[in-house]
Amino acid sequence: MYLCVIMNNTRFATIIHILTLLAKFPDQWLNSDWIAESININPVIVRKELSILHKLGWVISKKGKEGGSMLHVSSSEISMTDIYNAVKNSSVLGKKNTCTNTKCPIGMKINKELEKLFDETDRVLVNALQKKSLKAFVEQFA
Amino acid sequence: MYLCVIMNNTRFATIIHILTLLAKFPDQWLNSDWIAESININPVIVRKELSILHKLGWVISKKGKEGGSMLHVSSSEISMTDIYNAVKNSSVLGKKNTCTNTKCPIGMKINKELEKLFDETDRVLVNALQKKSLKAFVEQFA
DNA sequence: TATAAATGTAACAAGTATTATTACAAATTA
DNA sequence: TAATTTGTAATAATACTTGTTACATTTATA
Repeated sequence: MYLCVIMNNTRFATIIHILTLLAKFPDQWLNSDWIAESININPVIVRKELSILHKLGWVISKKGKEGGSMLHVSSSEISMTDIYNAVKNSSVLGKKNTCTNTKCPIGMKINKELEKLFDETDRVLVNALQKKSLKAFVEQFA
Repeated sequence: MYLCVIMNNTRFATIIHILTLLAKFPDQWLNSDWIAESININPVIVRKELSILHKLGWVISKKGKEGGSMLHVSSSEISMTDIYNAVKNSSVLGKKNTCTNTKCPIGMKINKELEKLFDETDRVLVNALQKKSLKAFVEQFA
Protein backbone atom coordinates (compact mmCIF):
# COMPACT_ATOMS: atom_id res chain seq x y z
CA MET A 1 0.00 0.00 0.00
CA TYR A 2 1.10 3.53 -0.72
CA LEU A 3 4.04 2.58 -2.88
CA CYS A 4 4.12 6.07 -4.30
CA VAL A 5 7.08 8.32 -4.71
CA ILE A 6 7.01 11.65 -2.99
CA MET A 7 4.80 14.29 -1.50
CA ASN A 8 2.68 15.05 -4.52
CA ASN A 9 -0.19 14.65 -2.18
CA THR A 10 -2.09 15.64 0.93
CA ARG A 11 -0.88 12.81 3.16
CA PHE A 12 1.19 14.98 5.50
CA ALA A 13 -1.73 17.39 5.88
CA THR A 14 -4.16 14.53 6.39
CA ILE A 15 -2.08 12.72 9.00
CA ILE A 16 -1.32 15.84 10.99
CA HIS A 17 -5.02 16.71 10.93
CA ILE A 18 -5.89 13.27 12.28
CA LEU A 19 -3.22 13.46 14.96
CA THR A 20 -4.31 16.95 15.96
CA LEU A 21 -7.89 15.79 16.46
CA LEU A 22 -6.76 12.78 18.48
CA ALA A 23 -4.52 15.00 20.60
CA LYS A 24 -7.25 17.57 21.18
CA PHE A 25 -9.77 14.95 22.26
CA PRO A 26 -7.74 12.52 24.35
CA ASP A 27 -9.29 9.57 26.12
CA GLN A 28 -12.11 9.50 23.60
CA TRP A 29 -12.71 7.00 20.81
CA LEU A 30 -12.95 9.17 17.71
CA ASN A 31 -14.41 7.26 14.77
CA SER A 32 -13.26 7.53 11.19
CA ASP A 33 -16.52 9.07 9.97
CA TRP A 34 -16.23 11.93 12.41
CA ILE A 35 -12.55 12.51 11.59
CA ALA A 36 -13.28 12.32 7.88
CA GLU A 37 -15.94 14.98 8.24
CA SER A 38 -13.50 17.39 9.85
CA ILE A 39 -10.98 16.90 7.04
CA ASN A 40 -13.65 16.56 4.38
CA ILE A 41 -12.27 13.40 2.86
CA ASN A 42 -13.46 9.82 2.54
CA PRO A 43 -13.57 7.82 5.80
CA VAL A 44 -11.73 4.94 4.17
CA ILE A 45 -8.76 7.21 3.52
CA VAL A 46 -8.81 8.09 7.21
CA ARG A 47 -8.87 4.42 8.18
CA LYS A 48 -5.96 3.72 5.85
CA GLU A 49 -3.88 6.47 7.44
CA LEU A 50 -4.96 5.37 10.91
CA SER A 51 -3.79 1.88 10.06
CA ILE A 52 -0.31 3.31 9.41
CA LEU A 53 -0.39 5.29 12.64
CA HIS A 54 -1.48 2.11 14.39
CA LYS A 55 1.48 0.17 13.02
CA LEU A 56 3.77 2.96 14.25
CA GLY A 57 2.33 2.47 17.71
CA TRP A 58 1.05 6.03 17.88
CA VAL A 59 -2.62 5.12 17.92
CA ILE A 60 -4.84 2.44 19.36
CA SER A 61 -8.19 1.51 17.90
CA LYS A 62 -11.28 -0.26 19.03
CA LYS A 63 -13.56 -2.08 16.64
CA GLY A 64 -17.30 -2.31 16.97
CA LYS A 65 -19.99 -0.08 18.33
CA GLU A 66 -18.71 2.93 20.25
CA GLY A 67 -15.29 2.16 18.79
CA GLY A 68 -12.78 4.50 17.24
CA SER A 69 -9.18 5.58 17.65
CA MET A 70 -7.17 7.25 20.35
CA LEU A 71 -3.66 8.63 20.65
CA HIS A 72 -1.43 6.11 22.41
CA VAL A 73 1.72 8.23 22.92
CA SER A 74 2.28 11.74 24.17
CA SER A 75 2.09 14.39 21.46
CA SER A 76 5.44 15.64 22.74
CA GLU A 77 7.02 12.38 21.61
CA ILE A 78 5.95 12.80 17.99
CA SER A 79 8.09 15.17 15.94
CA MET A 80 7.37 16.58 12.52
CA THR A 81 10.24 14.43 11.29
CA ASP A 82 8.41 11.35 12.52
CA ILE A 83 5.31 12.42 10.63
CA TYR A 84 7.33 13.30 7.56
CA ASN A 85 9.04 9.91 7.60
CA ALA A 86 5.67 8.22 7.90
CA VAL A 87 4.53 9.68 4.60
CA LYS A 88 7.67 10.39 2.59
CA ASN A 89 8.74 8.08 -0.15
CA SER A 90 11.79 9.62 -1.74
CA SER A 91 14.07 12.60 -1.58
CA VAL A 92 12.82 16.18 -1.28
CA LEU A 93 14.44 16.86 -4.61
CA GLY A 94 12.56 14.08 -6.33
CA LYS A 95 13.66 11.06 -8.27
CA LYS A 96 16.78 10.38 -10.25
CA ASN A 97 16.69 9.38 -13.88
CA THR A 98 17.18 5.65 -13.76
CA CYS A 99 19.24 4.70 -16.80
CA THR A 100 21.62 7.54 -17.52
CA ASN A 101 24.16 6.81 -20.24
CA THR A 102 27.26 5.15 -18.82
CA LYS A 103 29.19 5.98 -21.98
CA CYS A 104 28.91 9.68 -21.14
CA PRO A 105 31.30 10.94 -18.43
CA ILE A 106 28.47 12.97 -16.89
CA GLY A 107 25.77 10.33 -17.30
CA MET A 108 28.13 7.82 -15.75
CA LYS A 109 28.69 9.74 -12.52
CA ILE A 110 25.67 11.97 -12.07
CA ASN A 111 23.55 9.63 -9.99
CA LYS A 112 26.31 9.17 -7.45
CA GLU A 113 26.66 12.94 -7.14
CA LEU A 114 22.90 13.46 -7.01
CA GLU A 115 22.66 10.83 -4.30
CA LYS A 116 24.99 12.91 -2.13
CA LEU A 117 23.12 16.14 -2.86
CA PHE A 118 19.73 14.54 -2.28
CA ASP A 119 20.84 12.96 0.99
CA GLU A 120 22.33 16.17 2.33
CA THR A 121 19.17 18.05 1.42
CA ASP A 122 16.96 15.49 3.12
CA ARG A 123 19.12 15.71 6.23
CA VAL A 124 18.66 19.49 6.41
CA LEU A 125 14.92 19.03 6.32
CA VAL A 126 14.89 16.24 8.87
CA ASN A 127 17.02 18.29 11.28
CA ALA A 128 14.69 21.25 11.03
CA LEU A 129 11.53 19.20 11.48
CA GLN A 130 13.04 17.36 14.40
CA LYS A 131 12.79 20.54 16.45
CA LYS A 132 9.04 20.77 16.01
CA SER A 133 6.70 18.53 17.95
CA LEU A 134 3.10 17.61 17.39
CA LYS A 135 2.47 19.03 20.88
CA ALA A 136 3.64 22.50 19.87
CA PHE A 137 1.53 22.34 16.72
CA VAL A 138 -1.58 21.28 18.59
CA GLU A 139 -1.17 23.96 21.26
CA GLN A 140 -1.72 26.59 18.58
CA PHE A 141 -5.35 25.60 18.51
CA ALA A 142 -7.49 27.24 21.18
CA MET B 1 2.68 23.65 -19.31
CA TYR B 2 3.85 21.77 -16.26
CA LEU B 3 0.95 22.76 -14.05
CA CYS B 4 1.80 19.94 -11.71
CA VAL B 5 2.11 20.06 -7.98
CA ILE B 6 5.38 19.00 -6.47
CA MET B 7 8.49 16.97 -6.98
CA ASN B 8 6.94 13.65 -7.70
CA ASN B 9 9.23 13.58 -10.61
CA THR B 10 12.67 13.66 -12.15
CA ARG B 11 12.65 17.30 -13.19
CA PHE B 12 15.30 18.48 -10.74
CA ALA B 13 17.55 15.59 -11.78
CA THR B 14 16.88 16.25 -15.45
CA ILE B 15 17.53 19.99 -15.29
CA ILE B 16 20.72 19.65 -13.28
CA HIS B 17 21.91 17.01 -15.74
CA ILE B 18 21.26 19.36 -18.65
CA LEU B 19 22.97 22.27 -16.90
CA THR B 20 25.95 20.12 -15.98
CA LEU B 21 26.44 19.09 -19.59
CA LEU B 22 26.16 22.68 -20.78
CA ALA B 23 28.63 23.81 -18.11
CA LYS B 24 31.09 21.06 -18.95
CA PHE B 25 31.01 21.82 -22.66
CA PRO B 26 30.93 25.62 -22.80
CA ASP B 27 31.02 27.53 -26.06
CA GLN B 28 29.51 24.57 -27.89
CA TRP B 29 26.01 24.18 -29.28
CA LEU B 30 24.79 20.96 -27.67
CA ASN B 31 21.68 19.65 -29.35
CA SER B 32 18.71 18.09 -27.60
CA ASP B 33 19.27 14.66 -29.11
CA TRP B 34 22.76 14.46 -27.72
CA ILE B 35 21.68 15.71 -24.28
CA ALA B 36 18.73 13.31 -24.27
CA GLU B 37 21.06 10.42 -24.99
CA SER B 38 23.19 11.23 -21.95
CA ILE B 39 20.14 11.36 -19.68
CA ASN B 40 18.37 8.57 -21.52
CA ILE B 41 15.08 10.39 -21.92
CA ASN B 42 13.08 11.70 -24.85
CA PRO B 43 14.61 14.68 -26.68
CA VAL B 44 11.30 16.56 -26.52
CA ILE B 45 11.45 16.51 -22.73
CA VAL B 46 14.92 18.00 -22.98
CA ARG B 47 13.66 20.74 -25.29
CA LYS B 48 10.79 21.50 -22.90
CA GLU B 49 13.18 21.90 -19.98
CA LEU B 50 15.57 23.92 -22.13
CA SER B 51 12.68 26.20 -23.00
CA ILE B 52 12.25 26.92 -19.28
CA LEU B 53 15.98 27.52 -18.82
CA HIS B 54 15.83 29.80 -21.83
CA LYS B 55 13.02 31.86 -20.29
CA LEU B 56 15.09 32.16 -17.10
CA GLY B 57 17.89 33.60 -19.19
CA TRP B 58 20.28 30.83 -18.24
CA VAL B 59 20.57 29.33 -21.70
CA ILE B 60 20.68 30.53 -25.26
CA SER B 61 19.68 28.37 -28.17
CA LYS B 62 20.19 28.35 -31.88
CA LYS B 63 17.72 26.82 -34.29
CA GLY B 64 18.62 25.07 -37.48
CA LYS B 65 21.50 22.97 -38.67
CA GLU B 66 24.47 22.94 -36.31
CA GLY B 67 22.19 24.52 -33.72
CA GLY B 68 21.75 23.63 -30.07
CA SER B 69 21.95 25.21 -26.65
CA MET B 70 24.65 26.85 -24.60
CA LEU B 71 24.94 28.17 -21.04
CA HIS B 72 24.48 31.93 -21.01
CA VAL B 73 25.41 32.71 -17.38
CA SER B 74 28.27 31.59 -15.18
CA SER B 75 27.62 28.36 -13.32
CA SER B 76 28.64 30.19 -10.15
CA GLU B 77 25.59 32.41 -10.53
CA ILE B 78 23.14 29.52 -10.47
CA SER B 79 22.35 28.13 -7.03
CA MET B 80 20.54 24.94 -6.18
CA THR B 81 17.75 27.14 -4.87
CA ASP B 82 17.42 28.68 -8.31
CA ILE B 83 17.15 25.23 -9.85
CA TYR B 84 14.73 24.09 -7.16
CA ASN B 85 12.52 27.12 -7.73
CA ALA B 86 12.54 26.45 -11.44
CA VAL B 87 10.95 23.05 -10.92
CA LYS B 88 9.07 23.23 -7.63
CA ASN B 89 5.33 23.65 -7.61
CA SER B 90 4.25 23.52 -3.99
CA SER B 91 5.55 23.05 -0.49
CA VAL B 92 8.03 20.36 0.46
CA LEU B 93 5.39 18.96 2.77
CA GLY B 94 2.85 18.64 0.01
CA LYS B 95 -0.63 19.97 -0.46
CA LYS B 96 -3.25 20.99 2.04
CA ASN B 97 -6.70 19.48 2.05
CA THR B 98 -8.81 22.07 0.32
CA CYS B 99 -12.21 22.06 2.01
CA THR B 100 -11.70 21.26 5.67
CA ASN B 101 -14.81 21.58 7.80
CA THR B 102 -15.26 25.12 9.08
CA LYS B 103 -17.72 23.90 11.69
CA CYS B 104 -14.92 21.97 13.41
CA PRO B 105 -12.54 24.09 15.52
CA ILE B 106 -9.58 22.16 14.11
CA GLY B 107 -10.82 22.01 10.53
CA MET B 108 -11.47 25.73 10.70
CA LYS B 109 -7.92 26.71 11.64
CA ILE B 110 -5.68 23.96 10.39
CA ASN B 111 -4.89 25.35 6.98
CA LYS B 112 -3.68 28.60 8.47
CA GLU B 113 -1.39 26.70 10.82
CA LEU B 114 -0.22 24.38 8.07
CA GLU B 115 0.54 27.36 5.89
CA LYS B 116 2.96 28.63 8.54
CA LEU B 117 4.56 25.23 9.01
CA PHE B 118 4.87 24.63 5.27
CA ASP B 119 6.36 28.07 4.66
CA GLU B 120 8.93 27.72 7.44
CA THR B 121 9.91 24.31 6.13
CA ASP B 122 10.30 25.59 2.59
CA ARG B 123 12.48 28.42 3.89
CA VAL B 124 14.82 26.00 5.63
CA LEU B 125 15.30 24.14 2.39
CA VAL B 126 15.81 27.25 0.32
CA ASN B 127 18.41 28.58 2.76
CA ALA B 128 20.37 25.36 2.63
CA LEU B 129 20.27 25.07 -1.15
CA GLN B 130 21.27 28.70 -1.52
CA LYS B 131 24.75 27.78 -0.29
CA LYS B 132 25.31 25.31 -3.09
CA SER B 133 26.14 26.44 -6.61
CA LEU B 134 25.92 24.68 -9.92
CA LYS B 135 29.64 25.44 -10.27
CA ALA B 136 30.52 23.41 -7.16
CA PHE B 137 28.34 20.56 -8.37
CA VAL B 138 29.91 20.52 -11.82
CA GLU B 139 33.46 20.62 -10.46
CA GLN B 140 32.89 17.22 -8.90
CA PHE B 141 33.05 15.75 -12.38
CA ALA B 142 36.57 15.08 -13.62
C1' DT C 1 -28.93 -13.14 21.65
C1' DA C 2 -29.90 -9.96 18.11
C1' DT C 3 -28.92 -5.58 16.29
C1' DA C 4 -26.40 -1.68 15.23
C1' DA C 5 -22.10 0.41 14.67
C1' DA C 6 -17.40 0.46 13.96
C1' DT C 7 -12.71 -1.14 12.24
C1' DG C 8 -9.68 -3.30 8.71
C1' DT C 9 -8.80 -4.23 4.28
C1' DA C 10 -9.40 -5.67 -0.54
C1' DA C 11 -10.82 -4.45 -5.00
C1' DC C 12 -11.78 -1.33 -8.19
C1' DA C 13 -12.93 3.30 -10.20
C1' DA C 14 -11.95 8.03 -11.06
C1' DG C 15 -9.05 11.79 -11.19
C1' DT C 16 -4.63 13.91 -11.77
C1' DA C 17 0.31 14.18 -12.85
C1' DT C 18 4.32 12.73 -15.35
C1' DT C 19 6.78 11.15 -19.16
C1' DA C 20 7.00 9.59 -23.93
C1' DT C 21 5.92 10.09 -28.63
C1' DT C 22 4.42 11.96 -33.04
C1' DA C 23 4.14 15.69 -35.93
C1' DC C 24 5.32 19.77 -38.07
C1' DA C 25 6.22 24.88 -38.77
C1' DA C 26 10.04 27.94 -38.55
C1' DA C 27 14.84 28.84 -38.55
C1' DT C 28 19.50 28.11 -39.93
C1' DT C 29 23.60 26.32 -42.20
C1' DA C 30 26.14 24.85 -45.96
C1' DT D 1 17.81 23.62 -52.01
C1' DA D 2 18.51 19.97 -48.73
C1' DA D 3 19.50 18.71 -44.21
C1' DT D 4 19.23 19.72 -39.49
C1' DT D 5 17.55 21.64 -35.36
C1' DT D 6 14.56 24.26 -32.22
C1' DG D 7 9.94 25.18 -30.36
C1' DT D 8 5.66 23.68 -29.38
C1' DA D 9 1.12 21.47 -29.84
C1' DA D 10 -1.40 17.37 -29.47
C1' DT D 11 -1.95 13.02 -27.93
C1' DA D 12 -0.83 8.56 -25.79
C1' DA D 13 1.01 5.80 -22.23
C1' DT D 14 2.22 5.20 -17.63
C1' DA D 15 2.10 6.04 -12.83
C1' DC D 16 0.35 8.01 -8.68
C1' DT D 17 -3.39 9.69 -5.61
C1' DT D 18 -7.83 9.79 -3.93
C1' DG D 19 -12.52 8.13 -3.76
C1' DT D 20 -15.84 4.47 -3.44
C1' DT D 21 -18.04 0.04 -2.75
C1' DA D 22 -18.19 -4.03 -0.35
C1' DC D 23 -17.88 -7.01 3.31
C1' DA D 24 -15.86 -9.96 7.09
C1' DT D 25 -14.88 -9.21 11.80
C1' DT D 26 -15.41 -7.13 16.23
C1' DT D 27 -17.79 -4.92 20.01
C1' DA D 28 -21.42 -2.65 22.91
C1' DT D 29 -25.81 -2.72 24.50
C1' DA D 30 -30.82 -3.18 24.42
